[in-house]
Order: sequence, then C-alpha cells, then structure tokens
Amino acid sequence: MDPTFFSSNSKQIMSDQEENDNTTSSTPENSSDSPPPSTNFSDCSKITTSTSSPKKSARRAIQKRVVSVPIKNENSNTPPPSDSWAWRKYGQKPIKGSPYPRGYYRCSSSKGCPARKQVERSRVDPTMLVITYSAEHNHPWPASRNHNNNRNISNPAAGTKPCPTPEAQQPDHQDQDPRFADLNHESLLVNDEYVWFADMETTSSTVLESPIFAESGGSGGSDSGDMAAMVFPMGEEDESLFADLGELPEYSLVFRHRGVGPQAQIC
DNA sequence: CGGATTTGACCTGCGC
DNA sequence: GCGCAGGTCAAATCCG
Repeated sequence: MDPTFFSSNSKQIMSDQEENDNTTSSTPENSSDSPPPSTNFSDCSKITTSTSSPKKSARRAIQKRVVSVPIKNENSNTPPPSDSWAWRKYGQKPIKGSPYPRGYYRCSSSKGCPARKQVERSRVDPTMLVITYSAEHNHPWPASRNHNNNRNISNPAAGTKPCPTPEAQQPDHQDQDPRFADLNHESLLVNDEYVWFADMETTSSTVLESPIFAESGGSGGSDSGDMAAMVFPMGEEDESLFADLGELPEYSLVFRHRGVGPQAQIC
C-alpha cells in the first residue's frame, strides 16, 4: 500500500478507555517515526489508535474504527452482518456491564491479514451492533483495492482478498477539534486506496448511526441537526445504485462526496 | 478432511 | 503488589 497512506492525520489513542478521554496522551513508540494512520472514513467514524494485544511483547499501534449497525434479527445468536471480507471468529468474551458478549474476529480474507474486529451489541441500544475494526497502522498492507471496483467486489469467499484496513485517506485537518478530526466531508471521497470500510457493512436500509455527530451536534455543516442517532435514509437513487451490487453482502456503504448526495455515515 | 466456531485457560495492562 | 477485565490462544468440536 501507499506508505503515505498512513501519513495524514489520525488520532493516536492507546486504549479503549482513552478513546473517551482525549486528554490522555499515552503515545505509542511509533508516534514519531511512524505517521499516524489516516482515514477516509466518513465523517462520524470513530477512529482510534491503540496498542494491540499486549500478549506479544512489542506494543503496536492499532488503528481502530467503531461502527454501529442496526441488527436485523433480534436473535442474540445472529452472526454479525457480513461484509466484503472474510472473518474468522477466534474468541468471545462476556463484557462487564454488558449483557451481551463480545465476539472477536480476525480477518481471514488473506494470509497474514492482521485486521481484526470486535462485535458486540450496544449496551445503549440492543438493536444496534457495535463493530470495532482494528489493524496495525504500520502494517504493510497489500496492494490497494481499486475502489471503483469496489462496486463489483468479488465474493469474499471466492479467492483471496486484500486485508481490510481501517485506514483511509484523510486530508490534514490537524487544527480542528480532535473530536471532529474525522468529520471531514472531503474524506467521503473514496479513492483508490484501501477503503475497506467502504465495503463494510452498513445496513440494508443504509441507515447508520453517528455517536460522534450526536455529540457534535452538526459541526459537520450541512449534516447538522439533532442526531442522537444519526440516520440517513437512502433515497431511491441510491438504492438503485446498489442494484448491481449483487456480489456485495447485504450491507453496503457508500461514501458520497458532500453535495453529491446524502451521506452515509459510519460510526 | 479441512476450515470455522466454541470455549476455557492464559497473558497483559490498568486501577486501586 | 494484587485483583480485575479485556484480549488472545489453542484444543475440542462442529459443519459442509
């Protein structure tokens, strides 16, 4: 992957706890020699960087992205919504304070793929599934996927796919409120880089939630409004856009450039 | 039979 | 230093 892909700004957050505390400045060893991951995830995506499993000695910076998707089936045993990558479950743990366990998934789309995701039900809204994607942001990702082809993604089950990475392009907006660092609408442009979230599951109705926006209360400009749960109904136009996405899983996310159309949000 | 899932054990970080 | 909680490992099991 383009090594510069990680070079734009992104938050360095060392732990889940710190995700909610930007004042904490625990920086991984690579903060200086390794550029922070970038993103072109949509506005409300929560990006964090934390160290990965402490299990194996060296602390590695991990970029995280949290997404909320509605659960179609209330059945607690319903597997997480599929996306364009293959994931293999490697663990499940009950989480304190949450009645729902958290599932741990590892990318199995390609050999050596380091991407991981955690899936758990939202404690606040049990109808929502909170998916946390993570990957080492200094991982030498395979060649980028051409996003233009993302609309014609091959079946994840058919052949090897590049690893999903939570990073994506993101213009430098380092002066903005860290909370809104990801709220750059330009970042909605999906380029030819790794934009795995562009293929990540959203909802069949293209409804996404934005906790960050709920916080920021419309700091994003045109998307202002009271959004305790930011929801973007999809228009027919957009629905038709997906008409040819037969190969895509039931969930598809579309990044739209500001002004081009309603913006899908991932959180 | 190979790959995926389940599940208990283990390891590490963090707070007290 | 200790205990807790989260994250991962790996053997057992399941499934196609």
